[in-house]
Amino acid sequence: MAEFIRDLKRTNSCGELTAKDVGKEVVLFGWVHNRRDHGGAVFIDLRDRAGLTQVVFEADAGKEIHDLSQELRYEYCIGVRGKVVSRGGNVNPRLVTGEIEVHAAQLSIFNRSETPPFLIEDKIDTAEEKRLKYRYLDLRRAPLQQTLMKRSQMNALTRSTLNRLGFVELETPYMVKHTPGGARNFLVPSRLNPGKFYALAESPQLFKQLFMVAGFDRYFQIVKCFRDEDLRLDRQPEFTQIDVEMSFVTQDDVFTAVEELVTTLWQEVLGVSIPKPFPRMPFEQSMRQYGNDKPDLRFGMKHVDLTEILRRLDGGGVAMWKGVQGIVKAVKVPASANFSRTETDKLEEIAKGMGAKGLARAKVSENGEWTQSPMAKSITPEARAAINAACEAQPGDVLLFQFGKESMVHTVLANLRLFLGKKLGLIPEYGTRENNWKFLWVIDPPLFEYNEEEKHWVAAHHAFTRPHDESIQYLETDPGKVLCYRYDLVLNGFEIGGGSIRLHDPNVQQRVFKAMGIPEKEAEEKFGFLLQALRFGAPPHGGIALGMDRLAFLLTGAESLRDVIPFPKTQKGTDLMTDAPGDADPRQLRELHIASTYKPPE
RNA sequence: GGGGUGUUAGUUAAGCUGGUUAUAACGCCGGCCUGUCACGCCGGAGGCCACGGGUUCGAGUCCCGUACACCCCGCCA
Repeated sequence: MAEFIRDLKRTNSCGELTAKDVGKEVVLFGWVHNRRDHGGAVFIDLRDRAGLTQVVFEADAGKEIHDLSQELRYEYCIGVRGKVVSRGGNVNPRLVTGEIEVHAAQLSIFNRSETPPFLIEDKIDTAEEKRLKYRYLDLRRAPLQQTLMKRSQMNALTRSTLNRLGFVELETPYMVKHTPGGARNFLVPSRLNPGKFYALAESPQLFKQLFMVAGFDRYFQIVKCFRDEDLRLDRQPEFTQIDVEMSFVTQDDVFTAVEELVTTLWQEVLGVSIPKPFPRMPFEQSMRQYGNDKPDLRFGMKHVDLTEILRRLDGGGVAMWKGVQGIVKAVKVPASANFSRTETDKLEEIAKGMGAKGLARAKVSENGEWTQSPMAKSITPEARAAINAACEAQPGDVLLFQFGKESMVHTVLANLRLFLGKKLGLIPEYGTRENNWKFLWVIDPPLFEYNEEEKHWVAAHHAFTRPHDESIQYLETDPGKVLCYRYDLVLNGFEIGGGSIRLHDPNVQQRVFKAMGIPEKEAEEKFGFLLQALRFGAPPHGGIALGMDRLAFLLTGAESLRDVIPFPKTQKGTDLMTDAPGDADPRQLRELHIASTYKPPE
C-alpha cells in the first residue's frame, strides 16, 4: 500500500471540499478536532488552517482501519485517503464542507498527542497564562490563525501599495548607538568592545532621515522596534512599525500617502471603504474636548471646560472652586443612564484610581437646580445657570466635575468618558459597518512642553520637528506658544501612527536647541551625525510611523495586542513559553566583562 | 514606583456568617453504541485549595506578606 507523504500527496485542504467534489478520491492531512465514536462508525472532524472536514470510518471499510480509527484522540496528527461522499440529508450548515464527508479507505497516525491542557476551540475561556505557556497550541485555534493570516495579507498589501506609490524598501540596523531622550533602550553588550554597548533601536527615526539626505526620496520599511517601557493592552516591548519617510513634501502629501495605504488595507482585507481625506483636529481641541490626544470619536460626551466661567464668577460660591489652580471641567451623564448609587460610587472610585481626590457631582432637576450634590447649597444661581448652559444640561442629567492640575483633570475625565461610553453602550460592537471606523488626524501640537521637575522646556516629541513658520517668532519669547508640523493618526481612541515634517534648517535648529537649554556642544555630542548630515544639502523631508500591531489589532477586532502577535510577552515582559528572560551563563558574562549587581530580596 | 481584579481537579467555575469525606461541567481512562456533528448511555480515576507566615480547638474560607497573570496611573520623544 502506498505510504503517506512519500507516495500519497495531500490533494486538498480541510476547508474546500463541497458537493461538486463528490466522487473524488482525496488525501487530507490534519489534526483530529473532534471525534464521535458510534461503535460501528467513527466520525472525525479533521482540521487544518483552512477549516474542518468530516471523515467517516465505517466498520465495512475493514477491521484494521476501523480499529485504528477508534484509537484517535484530540489533536492526533493524521493522514486520510478516501472518497468524497454526499451527506444527503445530513448536511451540516455550519461548515463550508458541510455538504460532504470523506469515507476513509486508509488512515495513518503521524503522531499521537498527549491530552492537551485545553481544547482547541474557537471560543475559549482558558486563562491567558495557560494559553501563553502553550502558545503553539493556542495558535492552532482558528481565530488566531485567521488573525495572523490577515496580518500576513496586510504585510503584502503594504508592500504592494507603497511600491505602487514609488516607495523603496530599505533596511536599517537594529543594533545602534544609544540615543538620549525618548523611550528606554534595551542594551546589548559588545564583546569585541569591552565596556561598550549597543542599543536596540526604538525606531529607525534617525536612519530614515539619512535615507532622505542620501536621496532615496521615498522610503518605507516594515520593521521591528524595541522599547524598554511598561506594557499595556496596546503596548509590547518589541513591536512592528510601517516606517515611512518622504522628501520634498508637505504634511498634506504625507497624509495622502498614508490615507491611500490605510484605506487600501481596510478595503482589501475587510471590504470596508473609508472616505478620504480623513478629518483633522487641532491638538488643542482634542485636549479641550476629550482630555487626550487620541480621542475616540465613535461617541460624544465631550468635556466641558468651565475654567473661564468660574474664574469670572470667582468660584460661583463654591469654596473649592474659588481661586482654583489649574482647570475645572465637567462631563455630562445623560438622564437616560439612570445610574444607581452604587454605579455613581464606582465612577468616583475610577476617578480616584486616576489620581483624583474625589468626584463632585450634581443632578440637574426640572427647574435647573442641583440635587444630590455637595455644591447644591453654596453654588450661586448665576454660576449654576452658566454651568447648566455650558453643559447643555437637561433635567435628570448628572454633571461630573473635576478640578485642579490640568494633566490630572484630563486623565481623570478622559478615562471616565471612555468608561461611560462603554457602560452606556455608545461604542458599537466590532463589525464592518463603516461608522465603526473613526480615523482622525490630530495636528498642530505645541513643539515644547514644560518639564516641571527640571524647570525647562523639552521637546514634546523630538527636537527635529519643524515649527510652523508663523510660530518661529515665539521661539525665544514664548516657547509654549510654538506649534509644529507634528501629527498623529488616531483610530477609535488608539494612536495608530505619528510623525512630523522634519526641521532641516540649521539656523532654526540652533534656536530650538537653545530654547530647550541644550548647548551647541551637547547637541553635537548627542546628535552629531544627523546634524552633520543635514549640513550636506539635506532635502526638506518628513514622514510617519504606523503601528502595524495596533492596525492589525483594530482591523481584526482582536481583544488585545497579544492576539495579533504570534509570540507576545506578558505584562512583565516575560515569555511564559520559553521562560525568557533567563539567567546568563557566568562564562558568557565574563566574556562581556559584565557582572550583575542585583541582589535578590531576602 | 502606585491602584484595582484574580489564583480551588488537566480546563472553566461553585464552595455563604470558619465546622465531618472540597462540588459541578467539560476533558481523561474503561465499557456499550452505524448517522453523529456540544453525539448518547453506564462505570471510574483525578486536589500541596498559588506560596509563606499568623489568628483559632478547628482555615479553601479571616488577617499579613510574597509570587504570578490581567486592567489602569506614572512611563511610552
